[in-house]
Amino acid sequence: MSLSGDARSDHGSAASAVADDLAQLILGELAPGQSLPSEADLAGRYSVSRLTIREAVKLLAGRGLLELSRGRRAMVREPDGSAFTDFLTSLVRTDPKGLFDLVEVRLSLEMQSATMAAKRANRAGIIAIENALQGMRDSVGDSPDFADEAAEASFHAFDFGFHEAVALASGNRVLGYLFEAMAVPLREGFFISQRGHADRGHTPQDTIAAHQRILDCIREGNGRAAAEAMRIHLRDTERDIRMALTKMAQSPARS
Amino acid sequence: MSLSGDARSDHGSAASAVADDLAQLILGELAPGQSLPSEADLAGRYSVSRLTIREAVKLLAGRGLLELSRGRRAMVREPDGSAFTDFLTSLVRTDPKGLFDLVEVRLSLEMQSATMAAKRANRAGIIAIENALQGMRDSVGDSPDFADEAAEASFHAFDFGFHEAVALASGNRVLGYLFEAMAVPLREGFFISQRGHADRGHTPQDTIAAHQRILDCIREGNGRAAAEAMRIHLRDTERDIRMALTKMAQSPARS
DNA sequence: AGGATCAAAGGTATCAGATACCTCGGGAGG
DNA sequence: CCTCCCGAGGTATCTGATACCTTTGATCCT
Repeated sequence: MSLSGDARSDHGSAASAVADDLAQLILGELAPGQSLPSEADLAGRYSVSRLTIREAVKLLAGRGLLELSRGRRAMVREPDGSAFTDFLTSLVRTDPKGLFDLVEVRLSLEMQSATMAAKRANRAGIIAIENALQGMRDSVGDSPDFADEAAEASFHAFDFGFHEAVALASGNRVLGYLFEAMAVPLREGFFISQRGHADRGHTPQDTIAAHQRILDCIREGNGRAAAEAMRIHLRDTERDIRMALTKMAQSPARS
Repeated sequence: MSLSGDARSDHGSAASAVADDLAQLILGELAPGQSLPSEADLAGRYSVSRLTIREAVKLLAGRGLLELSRGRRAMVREPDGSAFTDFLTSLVRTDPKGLFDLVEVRLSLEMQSATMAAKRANRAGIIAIENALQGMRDSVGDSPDFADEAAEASFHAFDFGFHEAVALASGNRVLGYLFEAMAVPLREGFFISQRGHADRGHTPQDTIAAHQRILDCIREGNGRAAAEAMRIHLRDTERDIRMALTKMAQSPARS
């Protein structure tokens, strides 16, 4: 068990100590939107130079706890999913298996999102999902091919937006933010998968139909079916990624 | 869709720009364990003062990408789950519903862990789980009550270790690190739940039995049963948390 | 009076130079 | 061959100063 509790302190340096102390204050007492005392003020309180305070503040900004802007005091920021992105990005880029680990977890979380969205989505949530789906339709039209690259990019953006809308409609903030954290790393996976997709003869209409099924189940409030529809859809995606990667391993076309 | 892609840049300050650039370098080319050039060197390359470099480095250290230690160069660090902890902590503390959102996601992830552990756990993974369970047994003995506070703390630590071991045995690094990220915030929940637990007449032996069932299913390789055993166990926990919170709302005993 | 303009105050961002202290490797001494 | 010590390289922090941004309130014009 290597769970070090709370101490993120690198090595007991003054800056780290101040940062830890401020983190407690921020997480415990300050609400997002409030601002910290001025650097000079803090320097006085902790009996260190302004420089040390600045470094502590930068440390916290890196953790996503503070938002800095020139000429104004540091503002407490509501942490969000982006904090986890670095880890996932690093994982996907360094560990060959990493992408599949991520996809596996994503499957689980998106099924959960679908289930909860079916149970709890309100009118606005449903509409957001519908809009995303409509956006996918508008991007591609009736043709099995994309008109141009812009249309294809738009299609993917709406596809992504669909999944995001489902996560948000679940009403579970952790799900929403986890999804956000996975966004960038998954985009790399998405990009790869789309190539495999085309190879297997899937059309954008197939993808749209899969999303439509998910939406229908959510609208009906059938959580179990929604999860299943999501599972089928994502399993397809996963298989495509696998195929694309295998193919890439055979004929490496590195940039 | 507010997914800003990659730009974490606060406001185009020099330090942020350097940090972003270094982040690309770290995530793209440097392996964990390697070290950055010296501050003076970097200051030269980017044509900024050493201070600016220091602030950029602190920013990255806050993101968990670098490990700093006095007298040595900054070392590239493998990001881990701790990056997500701040968000969850903030959520649990500020949003009354946050804890339940977290518990809900945790249920999903731990069921996934159990499933995967049943399918893929190797010998070492199983042993780690067994050890945690044995630790729970040793902490409490045959009595329905704990000998002292230390015994109780030890019991909880092993309980926690059990779940961690299952997550690790899943072989999915994302699951492992997500679990790690949830550790501290969940501990708060754990703490609360334990009070409800006692109220409902659950004994430590009940808890041990629940864990034993999970372990058995994993050992048998029965993923579905393992997930179900995990679900039952965690649902109990969740219910206890709910009860404890309701009770607390009625007679607030704040410190 | 009401609104636009501008200057000062308060802040942050960055620079330069200097000191304290830590780490590591190599060489002197045993 | 091992140990101890020292110097080189590095980071941590301090002081003092400058540049530039934001906010605000006083001033001035209409």
